[in-house]
Amino acid sequence: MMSQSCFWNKMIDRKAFRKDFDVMQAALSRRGADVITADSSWGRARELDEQQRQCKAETEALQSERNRVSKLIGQKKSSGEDASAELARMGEVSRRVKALEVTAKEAEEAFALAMLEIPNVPHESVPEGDHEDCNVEIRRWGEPRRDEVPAHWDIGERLKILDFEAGVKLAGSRFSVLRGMGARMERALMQLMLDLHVDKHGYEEVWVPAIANRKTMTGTGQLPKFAEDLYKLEEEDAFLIPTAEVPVTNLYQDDILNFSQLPIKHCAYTPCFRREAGSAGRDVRGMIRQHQFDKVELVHLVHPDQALDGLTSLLADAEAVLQALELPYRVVDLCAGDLGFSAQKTFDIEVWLPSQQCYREISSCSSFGQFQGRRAGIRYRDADGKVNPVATLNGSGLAIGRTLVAILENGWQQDGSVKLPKLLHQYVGGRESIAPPAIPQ
RNA sequence: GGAAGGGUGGCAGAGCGGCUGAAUGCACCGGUCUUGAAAACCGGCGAAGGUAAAACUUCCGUGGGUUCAAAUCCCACCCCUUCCGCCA
Repeated sequence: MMSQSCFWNKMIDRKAFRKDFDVMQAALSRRGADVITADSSWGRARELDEQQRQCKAETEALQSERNRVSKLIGQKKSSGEDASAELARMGEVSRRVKALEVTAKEAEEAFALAMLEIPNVPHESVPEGDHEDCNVEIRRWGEPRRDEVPAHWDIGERLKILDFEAGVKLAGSRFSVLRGMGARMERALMQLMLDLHVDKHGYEEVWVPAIANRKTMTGTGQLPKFAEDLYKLEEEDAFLIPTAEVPVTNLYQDDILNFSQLPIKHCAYTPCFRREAGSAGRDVRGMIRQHQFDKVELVHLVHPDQALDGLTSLLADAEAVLQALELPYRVVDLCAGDLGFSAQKTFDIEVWLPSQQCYREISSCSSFGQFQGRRAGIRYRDADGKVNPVATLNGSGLAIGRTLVAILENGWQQDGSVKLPKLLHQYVGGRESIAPPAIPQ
């Protein structure tokens, strides 16, 4: 099922792992002290690397002998000579090779597994810090409203466009149902965002499966470490995707692209599924944190030298959506301790939610450096013929449910209606606002 | 789901159990020729590990087996194609 190619893919360049161990360890430790302890994957990897190499060297020496003598036997036999001495010896060698091969493979797999569980090395520009409070605000856009605004669940329920009880009845907590203009806005936002990225920002739209197999999930870093966050299919070795990043990036898994094809820019709409295993009690009300939500995702494959420039442009593309929707937001540079497993650097975009009088995450734009390229076998051939892992980037552009929430709260009027951003009008049949139902409940 | 056929390098496509990491064609890179381009001709050209560079090892859908030796034989699984059934 999972091919061997998965096992030579590791988080970092293996040579760098051996040569620059201390430097990398120092960089990794910025994520948190527990990342580099002796019994961490990082700590174990060094030892396993050594074991694995010794074991392999031994195996290869024997394999080499086997290959050589086997050829000799072939030659002797075809010219009618006696080869019984070689045959006897090879019988012995062959048994030893077989035994050693098993150990070598085990050693290799243990090492590869450890490597797959080591997070990406933070970029040097990432702010110091072990907590989200250490994130650095980069800029703000728009004027946040400071008046008192009801929570989106109240606004939405009064307008009869959000139905949380129905979601619970059908599927369970953290599911919801959209009705009427609620459902229509969800659909409209999806289309508005895709149009913007395709027509104005130069993305190629793709449509992809919402289910991904184990290898694909491993390529982008969701597995092996975060299985508990995923919905697993019972009958197959496959999972519901937590983000379009997974299928879209893996579109190119095991490929060798030509450098002239880069950068590749894709946008995609997909539903996203997350078990939210670790977030019990957080955002239990409303649509902020759902097990299923819609998202338009942006993905770049770029030359490694272009990773940070690419991130800047991807971030701008995501911000453009908020600006088009007239929603106040700020951009935050995540500190080392708040970085996701695969990320090398991340900017979060946080939209203003008047009911909470604070900014909440609506997009997360990350550079993964060559981390995913290495894992997923996505490489490019440079002008000089050398093959290297590509750098990958992605970001939400945007999470649609949270966008809907932001529109409801930021557009809320004293009379209970919601004023819609101008650009959205044409996507909802020319409507400019959502009014409460005429019949009182 | 049933039946049959098939999975080989970027693509196409050979391959007798040993001399095949793999013919050939296309594509690609370098050169000759040309004012330039095309054509023609000559040369090079898979990936991963390993090395200062070599040597060397591994990889012909995946996993296991037979054998001194497997792309080549056997078994299981996956995928694709065609036909049938079912179905948005």
